[in-house]
Amino acid sequence: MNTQSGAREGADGTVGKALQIMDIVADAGRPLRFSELQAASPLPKATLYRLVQTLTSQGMLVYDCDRQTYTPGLRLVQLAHAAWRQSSLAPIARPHIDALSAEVGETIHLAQLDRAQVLYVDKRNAVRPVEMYSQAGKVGPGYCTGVGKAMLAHLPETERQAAVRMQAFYPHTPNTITSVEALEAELETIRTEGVSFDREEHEPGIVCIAAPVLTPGGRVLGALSITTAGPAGLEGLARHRPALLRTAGEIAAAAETWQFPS
Amino acid sequence: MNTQSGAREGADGTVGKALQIMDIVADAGRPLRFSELQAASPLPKATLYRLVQTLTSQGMLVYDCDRQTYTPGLRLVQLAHAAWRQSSLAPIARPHIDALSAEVGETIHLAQLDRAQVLYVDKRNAVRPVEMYSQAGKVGPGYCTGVGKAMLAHLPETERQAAVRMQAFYPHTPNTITSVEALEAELETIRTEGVSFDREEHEPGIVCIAAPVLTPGGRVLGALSITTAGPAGLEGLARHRPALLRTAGEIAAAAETWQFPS
DNA sequence: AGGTTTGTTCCGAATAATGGAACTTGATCC
DNA sequence: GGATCAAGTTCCATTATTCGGAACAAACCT
Repeated sequence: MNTQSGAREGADGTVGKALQIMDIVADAGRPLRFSELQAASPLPKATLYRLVQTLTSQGMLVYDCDRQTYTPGLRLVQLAHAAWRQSSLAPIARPHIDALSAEVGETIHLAQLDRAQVLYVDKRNAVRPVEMYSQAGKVGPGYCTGVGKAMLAHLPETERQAAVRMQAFYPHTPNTITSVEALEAELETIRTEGVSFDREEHEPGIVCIAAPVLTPGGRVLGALSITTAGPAGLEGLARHRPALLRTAGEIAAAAETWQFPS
Repeated sequence: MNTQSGAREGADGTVGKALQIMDIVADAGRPLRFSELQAASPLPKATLYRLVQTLTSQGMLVYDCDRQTYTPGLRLVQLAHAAWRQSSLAPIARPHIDALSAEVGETIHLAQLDRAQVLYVDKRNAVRPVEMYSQAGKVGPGYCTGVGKAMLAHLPETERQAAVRMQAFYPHTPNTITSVEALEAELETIRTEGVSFDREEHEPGIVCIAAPVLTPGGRVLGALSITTAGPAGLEGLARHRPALLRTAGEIAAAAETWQFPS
């Protein structure tokens, strides 16, 4: 049961439909029977059936013939490894995040924007480092997280408006921003301040400070956040502001330098 | 009827072609220009172009318009998160692997079979880590790794033969098995022994002991290995055999019990 | 048994993918 | 500057693929 149906644009062609099926299976979070899949998909039975067969033979879905259920296939894990390595900031940012983690001793998130949603691509726990896909790969809302707001704030005008309009504005807590106007005002503030705060807007008791990772040209690459618990934590986090901004700058610089050999 | 993953068949339909493109981009390991993609793909220019556009608009590829290059998209990371959580052994096996790791203090891998190849789905580093290739999400060869041979050995007859025939048999080291016959003989041995060894067959200086994770019915779920460095390490590893087999059994039991709520 | 739900196959119709060729764009080189 | 060449993009008639209603098979109740 998840989330705002989101703006998956008019699925183009067969490939779009196939990916739509993948989304359904992934969102379900459990093995799905064919009938359940059919209920969740607008596609007619026969069409869905053929598509699912194709995906299965391609290793994108796995079919458990005992239970007659479908789950996402391992081929995805393989592809995603490449995606994570290449087009996420995570590998570049890793050393800098490690350093920041050691310095502040709090939980750190690195996120990027994926179609108006926050996609966490790396995480460092206060206690011990985290294994790859257990946390990375999770998506979150853009309008009520520190990283989300930091990235939205620095998007170009038109993109930002489109992204803002796509937000769900579900009131997770009493502090959640629930209107386009309020969010735009907050984003304005964030642009002048340089950092954003999550003041228990997503989860009660959880606060964070976040900063965008920007190219010299001002393009948003991602965002970085330091999280802690308790409303009293905010002042403590403000203290980390210089370190956070410095690290975000370092990551931006590293990303800029980063060139693949040809 | 049979839905078990076959080979990388002649791409069925548009979806197959699209995924083939994804593979190319992922395998490249760096941003690709359109012309490079075209060179690596059998598809005609116009067809490829449309397909790539579709994939980009679907978030499966990311287009960097400054550099005119394509990289795998973040949507993959999101989908893979679901795949890893649901259809890999990793989440189920985690506590058992942690325990084994603490007990033996060496590098541990958990792998599954994906179209005759080894897919590493989890990894625990040794206290003093041995530097080597492999990470969660990475693929490796089946015929010259401990986990690969352990899984191949316990595949049903026909599937095993098909999988064995698909191996590359590239001689990574002087110890690499390089023929179907030799591999089949080794697999036979492994079936009677219950565990398999990698005697520097893949990387010089790296050895491991591996055991399959099997259902009570004998179906292969995955494999588990303990790795160490140096040819002298083999005897040391043999000492861990009971712990390895016990852990593999525990994981199998946990997987069997594991039922999704309905 | 009979009724009901779920999974699989068929096949004519129609849509969506195809790919050769023509057309931009923007470098590079007389 | 103008010619040359390659990379990237668009066009469009053809054809192969996909579509999906409906029939079929199989399991699953009571």
